[in-house]
Amino acid sequence: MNDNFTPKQIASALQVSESSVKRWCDQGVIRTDRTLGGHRRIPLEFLLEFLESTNRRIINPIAIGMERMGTRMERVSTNRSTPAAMLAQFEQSLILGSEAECRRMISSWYSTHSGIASLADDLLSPAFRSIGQLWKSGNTDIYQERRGSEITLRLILELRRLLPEPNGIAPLAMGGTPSGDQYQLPNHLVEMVFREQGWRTACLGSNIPFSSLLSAARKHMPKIFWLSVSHVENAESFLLEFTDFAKRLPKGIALVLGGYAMTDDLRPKMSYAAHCDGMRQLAALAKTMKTGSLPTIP
Amino acid sequence: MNDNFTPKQIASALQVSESSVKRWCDQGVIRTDRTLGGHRRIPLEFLLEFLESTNRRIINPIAIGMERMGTRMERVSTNRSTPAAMLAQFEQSLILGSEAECRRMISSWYSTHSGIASLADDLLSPAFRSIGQLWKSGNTDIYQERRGSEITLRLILELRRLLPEPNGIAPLAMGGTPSGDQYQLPNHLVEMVFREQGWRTACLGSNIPFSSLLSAARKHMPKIFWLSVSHVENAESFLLEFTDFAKRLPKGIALVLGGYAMTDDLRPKMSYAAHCDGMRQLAALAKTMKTGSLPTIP
DNA sequence: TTTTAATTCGTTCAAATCATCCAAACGGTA
DNA sequence: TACCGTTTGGATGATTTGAACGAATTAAAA
Repeated sequence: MNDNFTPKQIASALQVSESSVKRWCDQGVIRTDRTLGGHRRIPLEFLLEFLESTNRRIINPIAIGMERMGTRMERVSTNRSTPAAMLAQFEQSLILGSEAECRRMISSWYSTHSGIASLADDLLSPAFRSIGQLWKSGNTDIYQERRGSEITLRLILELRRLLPEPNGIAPLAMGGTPSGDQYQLPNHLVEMVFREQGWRTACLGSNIPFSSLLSAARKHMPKIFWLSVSHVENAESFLLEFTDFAKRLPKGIALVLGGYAMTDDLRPKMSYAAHCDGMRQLAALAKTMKTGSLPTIP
Repeated sequence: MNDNFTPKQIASALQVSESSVKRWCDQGVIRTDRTLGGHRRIPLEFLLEFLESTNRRIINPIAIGMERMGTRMERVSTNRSTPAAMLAQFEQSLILGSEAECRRMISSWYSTHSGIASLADDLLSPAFRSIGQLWKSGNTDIYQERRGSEITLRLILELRRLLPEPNGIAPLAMGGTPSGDQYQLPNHLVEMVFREQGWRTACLGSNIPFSSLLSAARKHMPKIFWLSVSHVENAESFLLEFTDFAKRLPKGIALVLGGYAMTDDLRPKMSYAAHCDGMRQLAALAKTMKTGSLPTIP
């Protein structure tokens, strides 16, 4: 994923059709390499040439995994920063409530480290953990954390719109967070990881009783049912309800769990098809299970 | 962040002729990119610039931000329906979880009855009330209501992106929902009503303790502080905390209340600058207060 | 290595957009 | 009302764009 792009990628980056890119290549407006079999390959260098000579900018840098680059000047405070520095900066912007700043950083992060999974695992999750710590030590206010969540949710949903619409015949993943859990961000991120891998998704939302989750699963029979559990009010009753839920879940639906509340204490007492320790793991799971069959896990 | 539109789309969104859009592009009133073949392309960013500088708004959001899916397929029931019929249809789509349908109806409603306020008061609010009734009578499941909320939230936020960025010197409105209230939709709608009227806004989110709301207000000194109250756990303690909050709120900040939980029982026991029985009323308030001074209410 | 799924190829063709011109509508003034 | 400068919205043939197709190539699993 470094500096040889296909016409499709270029098309997506410039937000034009693949046909147009191919035509422009053939007209010589975009210099083009060819593979042995005749497929077009455009090195970054040629792309930049093209951008410069036609005074054009990249519309959707996400498509080619690169940061938005003005063809000319005005790269203000360049973010040639280390991931750690970016994380700190993002955290700061969250606390201050600067949506524009946050948008820049999320977009940048998503571009350089491609994929939702890295964004979730390496930027968002650490940032909110850290903010949580700051709050516990009395250095930030609750509203700052909540405002940060709101902002992040909006930006995440902006990103969601950039993901391609799932194919009508793609497998279905469905899920939500059970009763008592109000954290929406992880849930949305889970949904987006599935979407990124080409799944159809149905995000049921937060704070939904197990009974209703079950009824949704039975009605729509997804291939995967996910549970994002960030907070458990009462471990005992949670386990009880969960066990009942898992038992009644129709065979053929893989139950996938994740979330910070799935502690080492809790997990052994539960039965499920898979547990993910992070979005990256979930992404891998989604990828394999999309075509493959159900994993066989005790 | 990145959407490129053709003059035809812009024309449809603005409800003017394509010729006019092209002329404005050529005159420089609308900044314009060009494809290699000379076709005009207008990024969302430029469109928003234009909207702001000419004090226009998007009449028909379906034409731009909200198209996306099924352009050719499923042109089902056309929407030459009465408001009542549309409401029923929207409710049905919400229950079924069809995001595409809901998107169509929301943008259609937004374009015919102009403004967020009508959308909120006349479509969304009745729909969710009705779904709430259905749930109480056991005819729908909780997950359907939640999924509907999720969908609506996403669509509302799509709409939010189409509102021009507020001016840097516009007055600030800030607010959220107090502890125990998880309903986000009304809160976001309130924010958007302010934005539509040209206010700068800071949406603090849901379920925030009064103490933290107060601290946010003190720190940023908004002109208006709104409280969206859709659910009150314990009326007594709510009143207690609210009263304390209202007392400590700095003078010069107008406290505006709204939400279904502000019942006739509760209201007389509270002190505030204004109460809004609906978004339409709030819009009017936002309009007058934007330039005017604080209302004098006991 | 072989097999299999996904992508890209080159081509064709319909639909959309181009620049330009012109008639109709509007607003102000005599 | 009549006149005039300006803005708007169609209509036109030529050009550009985007989507479809089976065949060929690539990339990733087995």
